[in-house]
Amino acid sequence: MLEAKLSEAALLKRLLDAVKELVTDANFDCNEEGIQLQAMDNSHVALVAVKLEAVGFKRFRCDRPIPLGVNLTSLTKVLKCAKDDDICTLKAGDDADILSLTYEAKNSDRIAEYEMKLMDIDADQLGIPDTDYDASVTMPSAEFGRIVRDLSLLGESVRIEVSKEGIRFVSDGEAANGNILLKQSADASSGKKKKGSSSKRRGGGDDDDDEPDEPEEEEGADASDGEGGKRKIKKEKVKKEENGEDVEMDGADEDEEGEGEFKPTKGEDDEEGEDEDEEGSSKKRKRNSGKSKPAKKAKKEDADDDDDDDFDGVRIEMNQAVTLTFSLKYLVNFSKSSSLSKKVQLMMSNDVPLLVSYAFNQGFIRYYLAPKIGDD
Amino acid sequence: MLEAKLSEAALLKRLLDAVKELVTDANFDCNEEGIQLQAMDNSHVALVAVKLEAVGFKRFRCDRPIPLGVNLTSLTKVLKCAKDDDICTLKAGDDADILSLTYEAKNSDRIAEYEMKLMDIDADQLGIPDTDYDASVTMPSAEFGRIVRDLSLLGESVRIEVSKEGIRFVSDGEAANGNILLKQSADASSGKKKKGSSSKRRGGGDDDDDEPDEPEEEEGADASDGEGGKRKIKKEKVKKEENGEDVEMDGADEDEEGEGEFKPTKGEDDEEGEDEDEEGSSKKRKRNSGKSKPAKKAKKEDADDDDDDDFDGVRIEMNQAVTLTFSLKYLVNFSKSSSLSKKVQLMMSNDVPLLVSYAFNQGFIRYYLAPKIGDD
DNA sequence: CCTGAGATGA
DNA sequence: TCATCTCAGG
Repeated sequence: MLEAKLSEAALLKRLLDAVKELVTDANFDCNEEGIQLQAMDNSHVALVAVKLEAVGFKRFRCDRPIPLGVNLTSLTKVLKCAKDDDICTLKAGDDADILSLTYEAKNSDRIAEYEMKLMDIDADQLGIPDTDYDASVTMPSAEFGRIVRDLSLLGESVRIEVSKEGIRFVSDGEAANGNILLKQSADASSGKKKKGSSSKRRGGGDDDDDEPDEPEEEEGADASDGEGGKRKIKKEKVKKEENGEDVEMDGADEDEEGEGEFKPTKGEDDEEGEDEDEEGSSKKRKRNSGKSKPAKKAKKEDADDDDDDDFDGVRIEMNQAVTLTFSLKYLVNFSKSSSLSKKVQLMMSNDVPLLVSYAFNQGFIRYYLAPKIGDD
Repeated sequence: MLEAKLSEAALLKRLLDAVKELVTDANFDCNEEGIQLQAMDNSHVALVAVKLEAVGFKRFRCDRPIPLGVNLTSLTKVLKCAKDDDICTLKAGDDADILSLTYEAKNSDRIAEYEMKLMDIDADQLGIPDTDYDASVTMPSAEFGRIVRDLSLLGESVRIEVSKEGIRFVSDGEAANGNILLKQSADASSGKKKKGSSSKRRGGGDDDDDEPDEPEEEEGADASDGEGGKRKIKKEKVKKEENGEDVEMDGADEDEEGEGEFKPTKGEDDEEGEDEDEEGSSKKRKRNSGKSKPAKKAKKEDADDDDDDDFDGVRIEMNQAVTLTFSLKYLVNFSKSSSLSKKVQLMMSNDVPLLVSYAFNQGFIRYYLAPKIGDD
């Protein structure tokens, strides 16, 4: 039995906007931690991972883990029936054959209820290997979107070069070549670039959601994933959840690129598994106090960004220069998630999939994209 | 070696918006005076002439005349990659095989550089014959755009009738007929409506005739082009550059219309008698105007209009009534240049191509459109 | 509140 | 590929 009440239907709508282009059907894995979705696109070049923290819901209850097999096209249609500021409640029984969505106007004078059929989706519960990235770039999401859209006019792919100088996007097209350099903002360092040990992100561990609704965010729960995406760059290590079998992402054009893909963390099925390691303790969300600051001190309804850091420049943290080439088509699609956060974080290492991460109050959406091997 | 720095990329973007629909490839002729483009559309019904004065650039250097053969579709794509307020620098070597465009954010934290291949375009450097028009109408460009867009919903062509009463746009369509009358604004005359015998257009030799009517706007050359578009209506003379061989514009539908192309109006100057006086003097501002005054008292960045005259009504100056019919498709396209100037000037003589002129701080864009002969 | 751009559907 | 509708920005 799942029951999750979201204060803004807009959040779901925005999440789906980008995901539905990538995958047509996916499991929404619900458990006491919240709702997660992981799926690879049909060509196995890109992977998307979404997490909605239990604590971010106005109300959240999930008696036991349930995968909800959803056709994203249908869900998109149903979500179109919601107004952006409707309070949206998701409900599903333990048999998970029907997902009920209730939209309630803020003023309660309107209640709409939709039910959609669920399906069984073979759970390729992909584990996403932990990766320590060589370079992390945080920049305004609108700017990232603008750049990839611009370059997509000229060519098929973009070479992204991260160096101390800044981040450069280069595209060679038939008619014209283009290259855009974003210099690291002067005061970027001021932000919070704590690298270091902390950089590894821990899985979910969060709360026992007793008081889910109320965010006593203090505790790590939310903090863990929530912030995973943003503030602490992972100088040294970045880890993703490692449950799931290994993901094998094909190379953009060739598969040999394979090695680049996420290396494995075994242990699939338990999606919660992620936190086992350092996070194991996570449950005791307390520890992290590091960011005791409550989940972003209360969610801002506009969902722009999650983090308290409102620096809007370009911040680069890197161990070494990285240059990789990616398909612009995918990046343009990822950038549709810009409405979820004012900032986006790009994490790169040579021969490893790019991680494009948008963090928002209640969770995150992350995209992984295998590099093109030819580097052309 | 060309190097031209424009303070607002928006200017180029707007110029291209309209031109690219008319022509796919064109030479940007660069010389010490600035950058000019002249091209006829594929059907030879319309001609477009653009001039960007050297003085209007933030920086301009052109060692020797170079024609840059540009594919406008490619250039449009590249320009889409610029933000409107980017500082845009054009560069080309003497071999003119590559055009480099650099976009620099006002805050300099972003630098984008694009290079596009140039091509050799057989220079049909068209000379545009000088014409003295029988009627000149200056009106808000937004209004003109609105009218032609509206009428294009009803029919294919519009009959434009200019008389003392005002200017009337008439369209007969299958489903409906429409006609819009714009009366001359009450105080329009205040502007400058000089008429005069001078109204006859003359072919090339213009300028020196200072005495003829008033308008010896100094020698035709510069004056004509630079400010020709706006303030002084060309009752008497409008001169365009007369280099190049003469343009031969085909009739809109038939070619026999050929003679219709810029030929002179025989000077029926009857009605003008009224005000030539005041204007005569106006012309006097002679030569200085050419470009002595820095592009219109310093460029206003918003590029709305160029002239010092901020009268926003309809002003008509004419020697005789004129009625001509034009293809709305072209006029609608021309009106895309409305963003370049708050005003547009229409110049007409019977059986001669219509001149639609938008003047802005740094230059102008002019369109010539052959009338439909049937007058239907 | 209006205008322009982007996305979606025919 | 073009036109219509929706969303975002000024």
